[in-house]
Amino acid sequence: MPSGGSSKSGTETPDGSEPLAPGIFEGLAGVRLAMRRFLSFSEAAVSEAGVTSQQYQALLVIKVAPQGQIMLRELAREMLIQHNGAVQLVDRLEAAGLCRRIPSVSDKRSVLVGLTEHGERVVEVLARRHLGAMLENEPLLVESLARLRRLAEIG
Amino acid sequence: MPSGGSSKSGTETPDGSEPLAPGIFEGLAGVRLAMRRFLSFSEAAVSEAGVTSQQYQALLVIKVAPQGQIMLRELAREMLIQHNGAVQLVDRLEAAGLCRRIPSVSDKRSVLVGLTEHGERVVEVLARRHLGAMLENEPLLVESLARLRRLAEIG
DNA sequence: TATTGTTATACTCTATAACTATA
DNA sequence: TATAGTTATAGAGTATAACAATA
Repeated sequence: MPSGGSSKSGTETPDGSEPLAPGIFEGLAGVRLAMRRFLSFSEAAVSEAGVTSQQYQALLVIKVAPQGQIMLRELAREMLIQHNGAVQLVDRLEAAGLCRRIPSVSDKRSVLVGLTEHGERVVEVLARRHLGAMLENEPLLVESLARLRRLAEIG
Repeated sequence: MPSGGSSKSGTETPDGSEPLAPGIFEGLAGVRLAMRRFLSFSEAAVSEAGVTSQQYQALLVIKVAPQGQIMLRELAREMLIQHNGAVQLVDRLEAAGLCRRIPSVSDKRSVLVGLTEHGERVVEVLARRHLGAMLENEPLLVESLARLRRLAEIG
């Protein structure tokens, strides 16, 4: 009976499958909120430093790259964004004096991206600030994930 | 000597404080990446359903609100965004037929936001899809947070 | 006067498509 | 032809500021 006649609660589902366990919506919303909280302190911290969250993430990726330099294409891959978006991101970082494009000598198509001294200073300061705040907010996120898992197992 | 003369590693810090523990940058980058991964499946799932991540989050918040209705101001508060942004978000949700503005009778300034039937269907389907994917990706995120904590404790 | 919601404006981020230069 | 990068355009999200209506 795909129309949900055996539904235990009063809520019918669109495709006739069993309704979600009670509390699942709350659990999912809780995880999203925890993640937003987790990221919101970051947004505040980075904006004080005059950069955005994505720019900070890019600075981190460049910082930990093998020689402190990364190909634009790989930067996009590591940040899970399209390469076009990475171009514009690097445009903004360069305009802010945080990074520098370095033409590759081995492959003239490629462009390496490295941090300027200013970029190095900014990522250092932000990393320091983020470390404490991340450790502070981490338990809330982990707990909300664990709660969702428990809810799912009950259902 | 505030210029960092007692620095143990070769890396000087901007303010002369002790350098960060080795691996901290990698740990921070790892957490950001894990979180991006965690959210990227969500972006794919919601875009299939014709909505964005923020819109899905808003649907969840409305869904779990006391009577399935929430004041615009409170929606903004729960999503950790400005009230102006919430107005525009609800504009888009309403244009997509996912939610509905309901003028409050008790306070004529207020506007309640509730889901349409279409919105109910969408949030139900998306919640179902997210549940499995979240539980699948959760260990990676938790592990990267734990690794960062270990790194911080060493430093 | 304070609060709720709205409008206007601007910037960032992201995606898609079309383009150039090099391999 | 395939790849790396760029440019152009568009929509979503967010912030700030100014505004109207109600409390």
